[in-house]
Amino acid sequence: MPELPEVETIARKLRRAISGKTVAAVYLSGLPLRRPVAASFAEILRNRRVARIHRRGKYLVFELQPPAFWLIHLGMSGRVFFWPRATAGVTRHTHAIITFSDGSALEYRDPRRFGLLAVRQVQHTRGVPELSSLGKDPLSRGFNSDWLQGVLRSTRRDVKSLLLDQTKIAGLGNIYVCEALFHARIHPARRCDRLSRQEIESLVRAIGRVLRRAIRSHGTTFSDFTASDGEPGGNQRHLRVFLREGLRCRRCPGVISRLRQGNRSSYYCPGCQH
DNA sequence: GCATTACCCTGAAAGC
DNA sequence: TGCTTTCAGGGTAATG
Repeated sequence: MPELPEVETIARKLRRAISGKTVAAVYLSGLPLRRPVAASFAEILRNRRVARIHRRGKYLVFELQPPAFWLIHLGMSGRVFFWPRATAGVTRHTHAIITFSDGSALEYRDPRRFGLLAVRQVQHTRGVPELSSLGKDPLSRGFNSDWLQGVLRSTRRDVKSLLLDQTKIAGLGNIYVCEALFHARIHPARRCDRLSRQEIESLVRAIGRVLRRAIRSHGTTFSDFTASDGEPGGNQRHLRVFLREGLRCRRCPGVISRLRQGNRSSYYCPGCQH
């Protein structure tokens, strides 16, 4: 499941691979993803140049010229592949192939079809509803203890559910929230408004550390994730709680537990997270 | 505003 | 072995 570090890894590789290229042709499978791909998608992309590529939350954002924003969200099982010489064939789960004028191509595959492909003809990301509703990026300068304290103090929700709320903090998913709470020694079911200043500071540090390390490792791969060049990530060796139910904690004599919050699993150590 | 539930979808794992 | 059932999860929408 691609979260911020996986999407950042892909964005960095695509920046080298397709910046400056012009879209020549667009193939679409016609199957709906999270939402149906708009009928105008191919037409808007064609003949536009990829001016910049960046990441916002879990979105890949392609800034086009003439102005338009092309978005890819990978959902649960979305993957992108860069093919230097249009050898991309349509597989069972290929939903789009964007071919560039130099013959290279970008393929989007997504077995579960929870992802998103969209394009918006606007001048600024403010006009892109998928992006303007996103909260603060946890790697941005403004993500600090003062800001997070303001957010946490105003709600009685579980800290786990708040950290997953993309309208508050954009980019965290289940893996890195579980890991960050472990490093900050905070139980996932703790109420936001009852966290101490010290715990909030610890949480901010933990989120930054966990994300930066995962980016250095090129993301976490269980089965699905590879970057656009097919390389898997290496961050799984750094995981302390995620998917480790029943195994020994690496920090105390306890055993990792799992708890269900909403419809998501939270992994934590009852011995060192309170 | 927030919690809960359901839904979208497929592949993997578990159960029979 | 082979079939059926269950589960996983990000985002969104409906409901309470």
